[in-house]
Amino acid sequence: MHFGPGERCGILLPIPLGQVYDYRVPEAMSLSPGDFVRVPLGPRKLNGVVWGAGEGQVSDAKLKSVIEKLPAVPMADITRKFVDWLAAYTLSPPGAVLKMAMSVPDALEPPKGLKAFRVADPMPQIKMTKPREKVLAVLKDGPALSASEAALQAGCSPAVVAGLAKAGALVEAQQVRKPTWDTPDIDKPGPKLSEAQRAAADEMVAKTRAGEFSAMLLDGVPGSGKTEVYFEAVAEAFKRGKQVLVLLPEIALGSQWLARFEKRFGARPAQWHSDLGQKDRRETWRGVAEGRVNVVVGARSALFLPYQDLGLIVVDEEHDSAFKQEEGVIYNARDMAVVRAHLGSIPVCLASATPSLESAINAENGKYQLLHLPERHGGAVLPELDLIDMRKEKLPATRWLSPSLEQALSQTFEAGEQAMLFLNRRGYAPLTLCRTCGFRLACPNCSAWLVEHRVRGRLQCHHCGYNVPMPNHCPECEAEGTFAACGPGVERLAEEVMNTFPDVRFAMASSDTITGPQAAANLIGRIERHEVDLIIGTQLVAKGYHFPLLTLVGVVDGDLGLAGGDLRAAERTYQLLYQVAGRAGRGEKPGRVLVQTFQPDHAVMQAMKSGVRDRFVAEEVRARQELHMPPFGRLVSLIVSGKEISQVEAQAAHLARSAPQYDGVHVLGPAPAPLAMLRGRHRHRLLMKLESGVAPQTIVREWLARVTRVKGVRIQIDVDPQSFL
DNA sequence: AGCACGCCGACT
DNA sequence: GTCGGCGTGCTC
Repeated sequence: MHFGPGERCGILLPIPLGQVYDYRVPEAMSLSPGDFVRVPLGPRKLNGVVWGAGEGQVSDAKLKSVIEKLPAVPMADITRKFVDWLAAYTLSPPGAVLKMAMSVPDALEPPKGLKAFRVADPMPQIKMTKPREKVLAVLKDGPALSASEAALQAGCSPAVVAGLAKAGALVEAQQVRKPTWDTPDIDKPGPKLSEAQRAAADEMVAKTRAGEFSAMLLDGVPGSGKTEVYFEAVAEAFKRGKQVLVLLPEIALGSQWLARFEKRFGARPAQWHSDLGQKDRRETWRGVAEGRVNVVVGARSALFLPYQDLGLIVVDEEHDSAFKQEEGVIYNARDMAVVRAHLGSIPVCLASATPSLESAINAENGKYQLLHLPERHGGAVLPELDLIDMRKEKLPATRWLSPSLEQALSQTFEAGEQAMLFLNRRGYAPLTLCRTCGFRLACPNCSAWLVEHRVRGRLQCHHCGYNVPMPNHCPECEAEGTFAACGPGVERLAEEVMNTFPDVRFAMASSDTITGPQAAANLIGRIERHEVDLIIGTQLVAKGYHFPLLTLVGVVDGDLGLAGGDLRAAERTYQLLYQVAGRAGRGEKPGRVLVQTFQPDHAVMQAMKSGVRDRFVAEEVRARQELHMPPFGRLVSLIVSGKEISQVEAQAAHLARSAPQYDGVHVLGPAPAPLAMLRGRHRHRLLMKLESGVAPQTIVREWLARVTRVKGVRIQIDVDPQSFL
């Protein structure tokens, strides 16, 4: 399909417009779908993508012309199909999805680069001096450098470089930035794999070679060597000249993963995450578009990079809820990875030690191929796990470590080994109240308590940015010094540890202390060098780490997360506890896990204790089936939010009144959303339940089209929400 | 998403 | 009397 001068073509712009806009192709320009173009929109100029033929709904008089065709590799057909598919599925404007696929605004500008110099060829005859010789030597076989950089390396002043340039001995060149990734060595032999690993790897390699859609679930206990298995498929994709995408839930925590990759392939992969600087972003985006990047490891947004020839997708820790994007375009990157693989006719591998129920069921009914790794690699055994019944411990109200856990800790320290205490709560205390009047310090913008962060001397809301210095008197009754901290956070746990074990070297790991990849790498380094004996952390420490000296894991509050009655709470708690437990005993020494719980009889605790997952999973599956909950039915959640609660209620009522009435479709609510107020906006929620086989998109679209809209109120649609409440 | 147009309070 | 607050609406 081509569009010549005078013709109309449809252009999608990376703004939430919802439809393609028509533009005229100017003289001497030929456009094809996928071309990046610059167009006028109102008073501004925007980059967009040629999406297809013009729709012709707009009059010729209103039609504007394309300004220019940008010198970039066109967006691949599959990427455009993916954008359209995802927009239709999530009921988002296509332009909003395109925005994610054009996330680097200046990637389409011609590379500017700094003014750099290289040696002219041929070199004119010039007067030679010592400094001049040095500069020429530096630039002779090195990359083109800026004047100041060349001068620095040659140990002279920039004036010398300028002089050489004036004399014609140096010419201007594009400064080539050294990419932050390397080309993997495809001939590097892989490690020796166990029999089970080999079988799984062979299967994945065969699927990668076949180059057609297939979905695999790589289910292996922590430490069973899942990474090494999928690396074999990655190697196969490289051999076939294909690009590879590996999605990780928290790239900030990927330094150990990167080290493993580097060991296997002798190269650093390209990375994609929110901490990336502007320059790296642009370079990587372009590198992917131009096919110079072989492999990307990244967070969920890496799905939208402009791959030219993707040959394999791996979603590691596929059960992780961080794959779910909860704002803007709401999608689950794990599910969208499967869609992307399908559109590209390539294999996708979901890997986890605790597969999500959805994936487990898909494997069971044959939609996904199950690859199972039942044992730890290299002879390491799974840790022994004990439950500590906190009902019997009768601890004082300001202590959280039971005597049994304390004893286990001290034994571990005496043996010169490392321990980890897991408490999924940031800060010092999750709730502060006034002992005199009972007033509880709450966020003014959200329905949530303020969390005391004693290190910073502040009260913080964990849902919005709100934070204030710790007040010295009660805002309600004005009493001074009457605040009582209720419950523990990691900071408070650290305090107890300091009192009990004054000589122990510990490190805290929460999103307050680990603020980026650098901080994470520092901490990991300290643990690996045995500069700390104890790690006190939130769920940040649960993921994928391998610390050979770590032999004891203590879960301080195993029940946290079970409250609330959400059907998914048990599954999530199980996954989290299992992942944390998997940190213990990964080296030669066996590990031990102690879980403090007030509900030792709960199915989650029993499954943890017995080490038998199947019965727990079967029970969860049965419960979901009975209630027609996903994946045995579908859910769509509509969040109605606004500043005025009356308007929000009115809008929610309108929605309920015009709710679709079909067989197999039920609308529940409205009710206040799980977070009834967030960032100063009141939130109500409606939940649409659909029986298996009914597609929700058309129903929801028609529903929204006929509902009266209240101004100042936003309706957010979440297809396949995480929360079932 | 921007950016303009448009209708009501504190300033030169 | 103007400058400017951000509420609604359009952009091919």
